[in-house]
Amino acid sequence: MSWTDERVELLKKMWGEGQSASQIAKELGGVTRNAVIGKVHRLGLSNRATGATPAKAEPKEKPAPAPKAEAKPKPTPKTEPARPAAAPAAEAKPAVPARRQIIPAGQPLPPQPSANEISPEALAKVNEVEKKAKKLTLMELTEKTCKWPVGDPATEDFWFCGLPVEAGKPYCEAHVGVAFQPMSSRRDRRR
DNA sequence: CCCTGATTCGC
DNA sequence: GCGAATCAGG
Repeated sequence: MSWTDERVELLKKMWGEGQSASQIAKELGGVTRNAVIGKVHRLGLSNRATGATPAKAEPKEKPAPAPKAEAKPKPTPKTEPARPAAAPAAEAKPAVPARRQIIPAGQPLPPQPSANEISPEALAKVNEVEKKAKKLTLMELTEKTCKWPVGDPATEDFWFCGLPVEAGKPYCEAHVGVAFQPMSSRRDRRR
């Protein structure tokens, strides 16, 4: 595979949207995340606060450019093979018993955030994150997608966060924040 | 262990 | 220019 104009464009677009190199690579197909990263660097566009970077350059945060509702003009031949929607198990506690692999998603677990005493900060973060949520359906969830449900399951307005999970956990960082409240989350000065 | 991006360096 | 291997961090 070579870096055709189109591919480079998609690369730029996705990178700009904050997609991870691996996601981009998967999307492009035929390349590894290393290739993507290498290309990104060669193209000069690199920095973008994420994961692990020695240079913590994060001058300006981009609130929200103008993400439109996603149209997929992609002639991409390979689409993710729909995962078998097995859905037997159903955890009872959000304890993180999930070994690895097989995380059907019978009925995911999360205790919807009510008007609890959760860190207002965490909640704010969640609300902010929900805008970026990938809005996945039950069958689209994987071991690596946040399984935090949003909306009313009884309506059309229901979906799962779907953002990258916090290694090992069932939710993305933001949702882990409100899902696993140690105990009384008062005003601790821990940060 | 999972993931992230950054760098190096042979091709 | 390319990207696997490696590195460094979360």
